[in-house]
Amino acid sequence: MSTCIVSTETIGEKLRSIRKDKELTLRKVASLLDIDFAILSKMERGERRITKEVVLKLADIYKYDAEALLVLFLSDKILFEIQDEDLGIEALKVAEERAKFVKANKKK
Amino acid sequence: MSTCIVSTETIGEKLRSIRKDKELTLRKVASLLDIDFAILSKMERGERRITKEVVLKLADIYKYDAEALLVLFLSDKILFEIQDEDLGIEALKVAEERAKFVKANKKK
DNA sequence: ATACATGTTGACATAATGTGTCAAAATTAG
DNA sequence: CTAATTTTGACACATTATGTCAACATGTAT
Repeated sequence: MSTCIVSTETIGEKLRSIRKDKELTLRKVASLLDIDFAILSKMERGERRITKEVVLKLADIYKYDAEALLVLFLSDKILFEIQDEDLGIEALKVAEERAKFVKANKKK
Repeated sequence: MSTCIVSTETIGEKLRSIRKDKELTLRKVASLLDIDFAILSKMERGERRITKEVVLKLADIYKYDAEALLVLFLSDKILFEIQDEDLGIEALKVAEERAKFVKANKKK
């Protein structure tokens, strides 16, 4: 059996597992974020949308790689858009080409 | 100068150019779609969200490759999610790996 | 120029969705 | 058991999306 490179975790699940590792409670972290702990609970379980700002604050609170969390956060949003579309992967490739094109042509 | 493979057109712009090629009016196409022509106008210009259903109906009306339009439609939505994020392209790659993983592991 | 077809824009009411707050119920740990 | 933690749902409110419509602008032909 090989180690799985691709994470099957959503950003919410990832944030939860990090919080557990740090042995922090929802109440504690939520208070640091200045939000209701019920909302954080729902964010971790994918019932409420997570914002970029929350991800960055949690990266800071948990002392965790912010870029890695942001990439997971963004890929979550991307995957949500293609859901179970048969053409999802092809659309991802086209999107990547278009993104590269935009990046290469944008002025500083 | 080389031909550009990557389309810089949005799905709306593409649908408009197809309609122009077919020499159809907003009013005519909108009536076939059973929607107000003002909405179709806004969809073509990116002011209103386009649904998958509308894309498929237009592919039928225009006798245009539905898959190609769907891929453009989906890539539009994907690009909207990553907007001008620095980590956008990396997130796209991660999303693609995750999508492939899901596809490979899903039961029939 | 008028007359007519086409396309754009904004206002408006309504529908749908998202958000914060809270409390009760459920779960877990000691 | 008690206590801490988490989950769930209800609710009011805000934000956003949607359909309808009319006014305005543009273009074309005669």
